[in-house]
Amino acid sequence: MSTESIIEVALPVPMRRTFDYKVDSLTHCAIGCRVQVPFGRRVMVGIVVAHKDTSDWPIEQVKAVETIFDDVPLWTPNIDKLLRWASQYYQHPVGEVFHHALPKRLRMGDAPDASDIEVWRLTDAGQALTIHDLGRAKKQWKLLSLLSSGPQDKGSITAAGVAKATIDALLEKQWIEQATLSDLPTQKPDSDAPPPTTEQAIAITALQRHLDGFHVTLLEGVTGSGKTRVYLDVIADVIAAGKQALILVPEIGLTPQTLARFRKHLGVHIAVIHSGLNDSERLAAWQAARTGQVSVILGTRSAIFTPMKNPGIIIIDEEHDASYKQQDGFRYHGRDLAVMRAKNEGISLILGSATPSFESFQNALSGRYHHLQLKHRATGGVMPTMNVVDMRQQTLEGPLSAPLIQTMQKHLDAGNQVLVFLNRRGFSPVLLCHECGWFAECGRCERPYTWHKNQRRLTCHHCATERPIPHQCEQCGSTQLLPVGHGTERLQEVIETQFKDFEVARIDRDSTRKKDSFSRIIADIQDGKYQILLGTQMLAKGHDFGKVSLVAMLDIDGALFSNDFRAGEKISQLLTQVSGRAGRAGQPAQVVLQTHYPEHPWVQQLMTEDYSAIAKDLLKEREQALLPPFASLVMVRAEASQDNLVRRFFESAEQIIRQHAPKDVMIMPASPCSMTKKAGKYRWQMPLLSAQRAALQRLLFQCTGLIEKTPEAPKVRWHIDVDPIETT
DNA sequence: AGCACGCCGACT
DNA sequence: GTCGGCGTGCTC
Repeated sequence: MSTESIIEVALPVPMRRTFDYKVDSLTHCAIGCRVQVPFGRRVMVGIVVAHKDTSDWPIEQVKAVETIFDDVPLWTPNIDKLLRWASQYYQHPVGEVFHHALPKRLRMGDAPDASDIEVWRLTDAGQALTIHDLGRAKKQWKLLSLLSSGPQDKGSITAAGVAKATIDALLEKQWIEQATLSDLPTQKPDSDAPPPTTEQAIAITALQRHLDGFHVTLLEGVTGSGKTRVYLDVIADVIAAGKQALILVPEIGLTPQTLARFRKHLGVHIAVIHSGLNDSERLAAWQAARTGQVSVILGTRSAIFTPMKNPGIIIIDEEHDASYKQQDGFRYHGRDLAVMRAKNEGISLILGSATPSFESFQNALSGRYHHLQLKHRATGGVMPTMNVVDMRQQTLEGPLSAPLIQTMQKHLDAGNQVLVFLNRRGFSPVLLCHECGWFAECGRCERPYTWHKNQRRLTCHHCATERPIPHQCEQCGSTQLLPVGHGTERLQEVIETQFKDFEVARIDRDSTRKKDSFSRIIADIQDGKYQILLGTQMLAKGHDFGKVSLVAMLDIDGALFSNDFRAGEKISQLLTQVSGRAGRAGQPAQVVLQTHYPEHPWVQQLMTEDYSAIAKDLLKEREQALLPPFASLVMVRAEASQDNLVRRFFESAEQIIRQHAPKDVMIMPASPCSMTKKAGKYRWQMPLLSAQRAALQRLLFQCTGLIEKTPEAPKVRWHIDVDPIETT
C-alpha cells in the first residue's frame, strides 16, 4: 500500500485560499490536473495547485479526492504561471481564475475530446455557383461566400451569423459537404493578394526579424493603412515555421469578412473562439489549439487563456479597445495578460491600433516596446480635413446646425455618403412636463428615463428598468409632456424631414438588437443602399463604408468637461476612429465637429494635430499629475442599498490601508462615484496611486485579506479593480 | 458563491 | 401549529 499524501486544491469559490485533500498517491495527481472533491454538502471540480506531506488541518477533517480527471495537466506550465500571476496581480481568488480559463465542459469534469473537428466545404457544384443561382436566399449565399474562402467549422459559421438550417439546406442541394479537419488537403496561401505597400513591407520585415523571442511591438497604423495585411504576412511566416498564432480582436471586431480574409490569405483553418459558441464548439476550438491541430486561433478577450502547443506569436488588434478589460468578477486586462504571456512563452507580441492606448504609447516612446508606424492609407485615400461649427447663435434643426445641413447637402449631392455620429440612443433623454417641470425619473438611479418612441417605452440607460410612457404629468396631471434633447431616434426623424430624397440608416444598439441585423445593415450600407448613416459609438468601430466623404460629430461637449482623467484620450481616439470612416475610397473627405466651446484647448488640438501629437501632449499632463501610465492605479469599490453601510466599510478599509501603506503610495479618500446611486445601490470608491507598482501590489497583498475579515465587508459588495478603466 | 442552520411573522 | 423571511457562518 502506498502512503496517503496531501494535495492543495483551488476551487471556484470567492475565497482567497486553497483546500487540502488526501490522495492515495501523488503520481497520478500532477499539479494542474482537475480533481473532483467533496466540498461542504456539494462536490466540485478543482485544480491541483500543490503537493505536500502534511496538512495544517486536523487530518481527520481532511477529506479524500473523489475523482482524478486528468493524467497530465490541461494547460502548459506557461499558462499555469500566467494564471497564478493574474490571480495575484488582480487580487482575484485563484480557483475562480482557473475556472475562468477553462471551457465550461472541462469545468464540469468532461474529458477533453480528442475527436477531429468537423468542417463544411464547397462541392464542385457549389464552387460553380453564382449569385444568380441563389435568387433571394441571402443566408445561403452568405454561407457559400464564406466557404469560398476555404472550409469552415461550426464555430466560424455561427460567428458569421449563419444557422444550422442553412447548412442543412445547402447539404441537401449538394452544394456543400462535410469533412473533418485532417481530411483537408493543405491549401496554399493566397497568391492573388496584391503585394504589400512599401510601408507595410517595411513593417512586415521588421516584425519578421523579431520572431525569435520575447518582443513587444506597437504597430501604430492610421485607419485604412492595412494593419491586417501586416498581421497576415507575419502570421504566414509563423505558420511556415510550424508555429501557432493567437489573435485577439475586440468583441465587435469578429466579422465574417475578417474571418474569410484570414482563411483565404493564410490557406489554413482558423479556430474561432467567441461568445456565440456553444459549449461543445468552444471545447473543440480550445482543444484544437492545445493539440496543435490548428495553427491560427482568432478570439475575443478570454481567448488569451487558450493553450497552444507551439506558440509562435500573439496579436492584439485594436489594442486600445476597452472591451479587453473585463468589467466584473475577474477584472483582468486581455492586452496586459498578453504581454505577460508573450514574456512567459518567449514569443513576439504585436499591439495594433490607429489610436494606441496611452499605456502602450508611452511604452513605445520610452523604448520598452518597438514602435512601427503606418502613416499612409493603403488605398491611397487622403486623411479628411477638419472643421468646427460654433454652435452658439446658430439656427438649428434639432441637433443639426444650419452650416452642417448645408455641408451634408453638398456631400449628398456629389453622390457620397454622410455619417452622423450622436452618442445617445433613444428619442429624447428627458420627458418633461411643460407646465410644472416634472420629468419621468428612474427611482433606482435618480436619473431621467430616456424616451424610446419606437418601442413605446421609457428606459433607464443606467439599469435595465423600463416602464410605459405616462400620458399625464405625475405631479400636476398636465398632458403636455415634451421631449427634451435629441437621441438617435429623434435625429433620424429630423434628418428624414430635412433630406427627403435620401435613405437613412440608423445604427445603434436598439436598431441592431435582432440577431444578424448589424451585419445586414452594414452590408446594405456597403452596397450603397443608404446615403445617410447615423448612429452611436458602434459606427466608429472598424467598418469600412466605402463612399463616406463627410463625418459629423454632433455632441462632444459632454466629453470636454468630464471628470474622467482619460476623457482627453477617449475623445481623441473616438474622433480619430470616426474620422477614419471617411475618405477611404479616395474622395476628398471632411469632418465636422459641432461644439459650443470652439475655443476649448482640446477642440483646438483635435482640429490641428494628429493623434500621436495629441497623445504626446496629454501624456505630459499625465506625467505632471502622476496619473497612469506614470503611476499605477488601483480602485477599491463598494456598493450597498444603504449609503451608511458603504461609508462604514470604507472607514474600516481606509484605516487598514493607511496602517500598511508605505510613503510612496497615495491614498485618496473614498468618495461617491459620479453616478452614486445606480440600480438602487449606493456606490463609493477609493483610488490608490503609486509610481511604484510593486509597492502597491505589496500593499494589496497585505490588506485584502484584512479588509475581507472586517465586520463591514460582508454587508456590502466590494472589489478591488487593478488598472481600472472606469474611474468616475 | 452555495448551502445550511436559526429564530421571528402571516397562513391552512 | 407550520411555511418562509434572509442574517450568520462554514466549506479542507
